Amino acid sequence: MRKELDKTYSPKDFEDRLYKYWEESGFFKAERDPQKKPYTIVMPPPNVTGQLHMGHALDSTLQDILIRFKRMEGYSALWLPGTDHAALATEAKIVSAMKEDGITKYDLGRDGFLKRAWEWTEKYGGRIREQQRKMGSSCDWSRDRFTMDEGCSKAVQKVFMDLHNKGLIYRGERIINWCPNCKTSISDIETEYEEQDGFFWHINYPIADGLGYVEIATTRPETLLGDSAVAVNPKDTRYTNLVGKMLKLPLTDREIPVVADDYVDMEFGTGCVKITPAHDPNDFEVGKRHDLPVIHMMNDDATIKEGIGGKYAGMDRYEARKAMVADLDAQGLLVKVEPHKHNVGTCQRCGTTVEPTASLQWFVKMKDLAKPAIDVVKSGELRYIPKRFENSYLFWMENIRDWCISRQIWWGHRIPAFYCQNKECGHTVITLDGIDKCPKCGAPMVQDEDTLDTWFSSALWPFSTLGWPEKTPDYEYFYPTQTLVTGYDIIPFWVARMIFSGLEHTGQKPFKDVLIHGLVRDEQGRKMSKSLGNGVDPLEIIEKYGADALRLTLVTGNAPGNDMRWTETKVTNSRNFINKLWNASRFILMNLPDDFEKPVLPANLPIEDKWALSLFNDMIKNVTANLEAYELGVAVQNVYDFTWDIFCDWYIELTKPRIQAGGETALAAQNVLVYIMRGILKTLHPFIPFVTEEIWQSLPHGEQESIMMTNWCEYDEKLNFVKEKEDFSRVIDVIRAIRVQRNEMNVPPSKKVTEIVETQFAEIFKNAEPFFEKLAGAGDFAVVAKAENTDGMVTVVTDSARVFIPMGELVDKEKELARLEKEKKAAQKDIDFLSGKLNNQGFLSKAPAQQIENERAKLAKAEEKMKKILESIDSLK
RNA sequence: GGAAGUUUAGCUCAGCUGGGAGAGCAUCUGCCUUACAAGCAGAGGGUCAUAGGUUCGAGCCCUAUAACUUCCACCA
Repeated sequence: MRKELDKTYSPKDFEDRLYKYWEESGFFKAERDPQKKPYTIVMPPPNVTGQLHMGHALDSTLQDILIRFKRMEGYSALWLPGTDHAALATEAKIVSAMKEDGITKYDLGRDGFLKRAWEWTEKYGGRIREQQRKMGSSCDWSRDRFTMDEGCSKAVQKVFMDLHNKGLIYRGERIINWCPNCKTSISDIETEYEEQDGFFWHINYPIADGLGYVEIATTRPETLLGDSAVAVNPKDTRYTNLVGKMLKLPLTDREIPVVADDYVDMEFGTGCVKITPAHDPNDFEVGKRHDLPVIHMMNDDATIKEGIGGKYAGMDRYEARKAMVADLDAQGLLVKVEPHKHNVGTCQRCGTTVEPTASLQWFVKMKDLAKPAIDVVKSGELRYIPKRFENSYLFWMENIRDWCISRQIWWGHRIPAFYCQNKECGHTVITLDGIDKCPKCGAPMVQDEDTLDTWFSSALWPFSTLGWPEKTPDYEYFYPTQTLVTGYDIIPFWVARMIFSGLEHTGQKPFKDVLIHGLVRDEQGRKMSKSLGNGVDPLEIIEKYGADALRLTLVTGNAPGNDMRWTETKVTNSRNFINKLWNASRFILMNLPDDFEKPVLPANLPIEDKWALSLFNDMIKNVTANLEAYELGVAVQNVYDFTWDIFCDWYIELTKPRIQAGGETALAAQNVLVYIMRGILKTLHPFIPFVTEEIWQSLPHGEQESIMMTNWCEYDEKLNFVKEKEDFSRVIDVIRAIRVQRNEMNVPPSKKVTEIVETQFAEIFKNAEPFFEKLAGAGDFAVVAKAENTDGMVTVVTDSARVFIPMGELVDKEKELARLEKEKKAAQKDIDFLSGKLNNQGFLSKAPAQQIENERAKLAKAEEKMKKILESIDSLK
């Protein structure tokens, strides 16, 4: 006995149950099957303590569609899930939670803090995995990874070692972006610039050995305390005589030289620039060229340093700025203050204005690493979908700067560098095994306090998760991966770094295709964000409409790389479609004989079956091609249109009279219904896995128990019935035309009328009588070669037929004539257009033959229709 | 300053290598027709941002312009 479908579609009743069934059956687990080709996607790891948001939902949906599709196509499909330790984000969360208890991380110390961090990770780490399950994600949980698990950590250490041995990692003093709130360096791309209203303070620096001043302009007057020179352009004749002289640095007792450097733009400001090597990247370079001292004038928290700052010591940078400007003004050294808009770097994580600071950090030398990563994209071996993202990727890679990888936080992979504590010796050892004593001088060694940038470990994700650096069977079989799916916002952070890392460490590109998607925005097109509070929770949507509706919404009408707006009506629309599918299935099931085992197409199928099967077959072809081309939105539209417009609105309706009639024609219809429904379910399964599985288990399909383990439908040339497709579309055209006419004349659907079809396709229309009765409201129905006595009848014209409908007093001869004249005009327009084209020598000589053939066929139809219209007009006159 | 994207029906968006403009929602008309009112049958609605160009033919290719969006760089 078959399981019955509930009367109403209620996803809550089965989604969780089916996920459990799949998972427990081991269907997500990818086997290393030498008979199969591997297809691998590594999931972009969400933050381990994060929660599922719409971005994840979109990301997961796209990946799951590809994985389920490929699995059904016969690949050994591995979708490898995992989470990221998200160093800075997680540490910040933990620190702020601790703050509520009144403790700082320094109270706990490094070990105590890490213990707490691991507890935190264990407590919240499972959450996002459960949420992924709610989405229906068919990832292989047995291979679940974490960027800080043993294997990934090993890979990180190994990579650090290797890069260091190759001379690609170095430690040096550079200007980095310092976040005074997070108290760590951050990389260039973690710095976001925002335009702020500020001021230009013009300040006079007195010349030491004489009268007069040098006027400089600055947006950060407090950095004056760190000045080691004033620079002018060597070509600037205004200042030639000043170069080499000393200036009195205001508010201090220091003197600084005037130096000449090309960096100074003569046109800008006064042409004199204060040089603060410790707090500005350009000044740092100038300082190096002129061997200027690097004077740090700020502490970690952006307060002014003791010893340097004099009376300003201990003040916050902005407080000090205020005080110093006031003092300069009092001393008559402040020339003027101009309002000035400028871009200020802020910390991506906390929004604090970053302080550029010279600091001793670890860097990855990028130039040599970038080269092969550029080539692999330029040569087309690795492609972005859509292609336009290659531009920004290449631009970024070609202008890449060294990557600052050390972070002054504790949660992360600690840098395996050990420093000799004997200042005279100062030996550095990079080792994975730890070391106590300096091999050179025997003094104690201490490990670097810093950890690595989170992205340093995520850069290895496609191979570290598969066992690298060991040559594990998984690594051998599943690497390199095929497709990476992610948002355009992390191309520089992550995708780029995976590409050069893969090439450098494994000698292979980590994936073949990068499918880029956009952002899910709110109804007004704004980014969904916590601060705006405009985020939509995917879990709430699942609760309300089901995961299938959510998934369908996220993939429908969405082109690769484009942002989409979220509206709830889109979800109801998706839900409505699923409901349609549900009800179509119910219809089929309730009309099947109890002993129906599986669909078998009979040898002699009626025309409408061949018509439907042909269109179904076309649909399969299109969907498959679109999925292969990553046009997931177009693909799902293909199934949607076929399912609703062709299958439900036409084919199911066409089978109703046959099913009622019973016998052989009913049996054929039942087989075709199940056959096509089986294909629709399979085709839709990657998009809406739950409902397709639920229906599948009720349908007598004759295949595997679970739809996710069945074979994908293939285009079948035997089902391409060209003639029947064409012929039956004539019937449909005529039925449509009758409906239009009835609607215009306000004839209620329940009213049956006589329909006399005059046609040159008698054979086709004779067999269609039941359809006219059911779908076009025909009471009496006749097919004739030549209609007679048509007075008082309304005429409906298509290129295949004239249909006469006696409407008695409802028929107004004048109106009828006017209507037909209008149709004549429309038909004439068609004919003019088409014949114009076909009389165009250029078109005839240059257009493809198939195109010309199509236009000829269209013209023939248009002319046939015109002939019929004219006949009707004549008989009315 | 550099680059990219967008501009198509009232709204949100599709439109594959150029061959007579599509969907959903909204609007209007008529329907509880034995799978579905979360539905059915219809209708109206577009100089495809603007101006040129290439082509037998342009929403699609090229050039310029405008508006909006985003990314990158950042001059003290």
